[in-house]
Amino acid sequence: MPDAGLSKQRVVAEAIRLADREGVAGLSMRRLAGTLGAGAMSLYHYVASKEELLDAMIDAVFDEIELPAEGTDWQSALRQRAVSVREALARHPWANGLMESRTSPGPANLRHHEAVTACLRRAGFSALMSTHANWLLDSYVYGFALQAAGLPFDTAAELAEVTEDVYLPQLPVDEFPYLNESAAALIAAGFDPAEEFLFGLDLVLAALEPLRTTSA
Amino acid sequence: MPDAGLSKQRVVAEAIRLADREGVAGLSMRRLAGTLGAGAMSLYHYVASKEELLDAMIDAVFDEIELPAEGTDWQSALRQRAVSVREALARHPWANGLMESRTSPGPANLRHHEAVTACLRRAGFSALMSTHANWLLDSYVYGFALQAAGLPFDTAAELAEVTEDVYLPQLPVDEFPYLNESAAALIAAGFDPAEEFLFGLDLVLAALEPLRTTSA
DNA sequence: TTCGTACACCGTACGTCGTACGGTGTACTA
DNA sequence: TAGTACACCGTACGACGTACGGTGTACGAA
Repeated sequence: MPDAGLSKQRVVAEAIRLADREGVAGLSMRRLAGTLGAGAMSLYHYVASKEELLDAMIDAVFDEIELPAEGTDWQSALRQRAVSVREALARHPWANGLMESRTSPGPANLRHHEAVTACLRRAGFSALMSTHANWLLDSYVYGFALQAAGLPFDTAAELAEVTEDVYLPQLPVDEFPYLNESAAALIAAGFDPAEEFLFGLDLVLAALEPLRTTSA
Repeated sequence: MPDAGLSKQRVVAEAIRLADREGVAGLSMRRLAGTLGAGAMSLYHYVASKEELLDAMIDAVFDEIELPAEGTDWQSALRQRAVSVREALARHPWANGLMESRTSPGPANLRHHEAVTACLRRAGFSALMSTHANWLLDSYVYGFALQAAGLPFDTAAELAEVTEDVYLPQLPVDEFPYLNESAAALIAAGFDPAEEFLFGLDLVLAALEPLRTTSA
């Protein structure tokens, strides 16, 4: 319970820790103040409102993400960045759900968009094609994280357990033959979110390759 | 203000209308009951809790989505379904944010997964590859909808206005040269979410094509 | 006709939320 | 020593989800 002076940084950092531990629903100004050893209203000297706090939390998450490296080829650079985004969203599952409501991007977010766009342009994508590629890549990354956040298991062992105990009983074989087959295949093969992520990511990156206009 | 008898259907339908109009944050049991001409506690005869109501709302949204057609080739069928999902999520932007917290899929959701998996299997994808394809496609669709939900504009004209009045003033040209270029290109080309969606979708579908094992 | 029961509905109350408002103490400058 | 600025907080208000214990009407059985 450290209480050596508050600051916006400390407030935001503790809010993220709290949200990681208890989910966004468990993040209240009173509870947050409690873990900081302060009164609820003290927080309002550092954030104008809870909305602003949430914005700051999101941007802090963006700040954890690696920017695409400048020296390497575009695919490696963007692949590394996408992996880094996924890891950050896996660490902070609540961040995904917040993105829908939060409309104005923070500075770290902007920095990232700029860096990714720069990478694409330098790789020879046109300005318009860079926009398309950006949408495609971000859609995949955020969508994957969103789906992964909804999964009630983290390891392959838990997957097998949950599938057998919860899912399969709800899936009569005659009504859902394919889902049953899928579930079996999935358990047999094991399932690692990080690996699953790479499958789609590499496929998308490869599909973008021919769209570069090498002339530019 | 029709009040000819409540029912779970009516409660859920009105909840969706309310959420569409005011966002999830504006959906409270009291307000919902109000628009139904009922007392707040009456709703609890049809839903066990607000959580259950939200689950039911999500599943009702899934019920609006077209299943993949069985007669046509797999790409057309899944393309049409993906478009239908995007449209549904554009009609109900709140649905996306809810998916993170909602862990157990409803019946309509299951029906969709089964139908899509069936389509992939019949097209010659292996059971494991179908799972990969499912993750990839759903990630793209949900992620796209999530990004689109965060946009503060709906038409190309609004885009131009918002960009010039809000975004560009925050983006000094020397710090964000590429974002400025992108913004200009985007305004010049116009922007239609439905079109942008098709770009990535068709690219992903094409990239999946060679992964079919024609023998199966 | 009367009664018992079931059902649909709701009034009130509790604890929690975000936060407006108006403090209070300490630190520092003049 | 007085004045001012800052960091912090106690209290209160309206709204939230919902537990609890009603109340009225409909209807089958006697």
